[in-house]
Amino acid sequence: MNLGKTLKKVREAKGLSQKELAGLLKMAQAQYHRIESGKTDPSFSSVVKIAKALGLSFSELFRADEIFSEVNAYDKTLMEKLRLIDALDETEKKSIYNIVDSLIAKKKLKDNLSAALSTS
Amino acid sequence: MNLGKTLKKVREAKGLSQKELAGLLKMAQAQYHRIESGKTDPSFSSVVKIAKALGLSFSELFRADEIFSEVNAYDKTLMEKLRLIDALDETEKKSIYNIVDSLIAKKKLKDNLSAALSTS
DNA sequence: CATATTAATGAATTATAAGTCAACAAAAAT
DNA sequence: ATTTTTGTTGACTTATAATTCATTAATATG
Repeated sequence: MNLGKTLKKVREAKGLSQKELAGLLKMAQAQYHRIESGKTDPSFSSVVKIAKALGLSFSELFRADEIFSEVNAYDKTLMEKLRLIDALDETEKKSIYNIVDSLIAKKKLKDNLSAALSTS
Repeated sequence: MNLGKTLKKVREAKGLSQKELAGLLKMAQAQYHRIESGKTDPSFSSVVKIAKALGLSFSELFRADEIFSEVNAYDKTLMEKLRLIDALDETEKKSIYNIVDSLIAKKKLKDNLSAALSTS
């Protein structure tokens, strides 16, 4: 479990550059790089801030490795597309999210139904 | 619940004095006190060491620390969305791909246009 | 290939965590 | 009540994280 590698994986999965993430954190890009590359021993609060900016809770951050081993099997092209989605306008992003959300809701409903049917 | 209070609870539950724990950590007792009382922002490695000395994994140590606010789908990270999309049916995945593709194409067109306009 | 973006590194400075030693307060034990 | 342990704080030093600014290396992108 390497902090830097984990951070890098999550950051890249979100399609953020070091500069962008450091901007969100109000941290110097150079310093973020040093943390990610393990050249420095960051403060506790720095790690907490980074985790938050990446949308992870602290313990999630340290489970991220496992999560990623699942995800690694995923389609790379979808990954690329998601990077591009992030570059879209807010309204367009929201549209996509809404579509995804409703599809997911639909799937859940379907799963619940078939589960209910199989137990009867 | 903050880091210091968590540490204190666990330490006392184990019947360790600050001096004893600091000894295990090879850390100055005064410094351990500053961490426990929140007077300092410890290094990441310090917290890791303390967690280990207390016999806790990271997620155990910080689960209580985290605020589990229920996030809506829109706030979820792209990574999480990626996992959810992958769980959909093939036809639904394809639909999303198509929508994303057209939005991206539209965005590229727009960007190229505005770039062309600004340079003229 | 040329250019732009991103990542990596250096040097110099500032901010602050951590170590050391000491003194004192609070609490517990005898 | 006195002693002993534990916790809290202060002053000072040392180590190092973090900032800033600049430069170069490496990677994408057209």
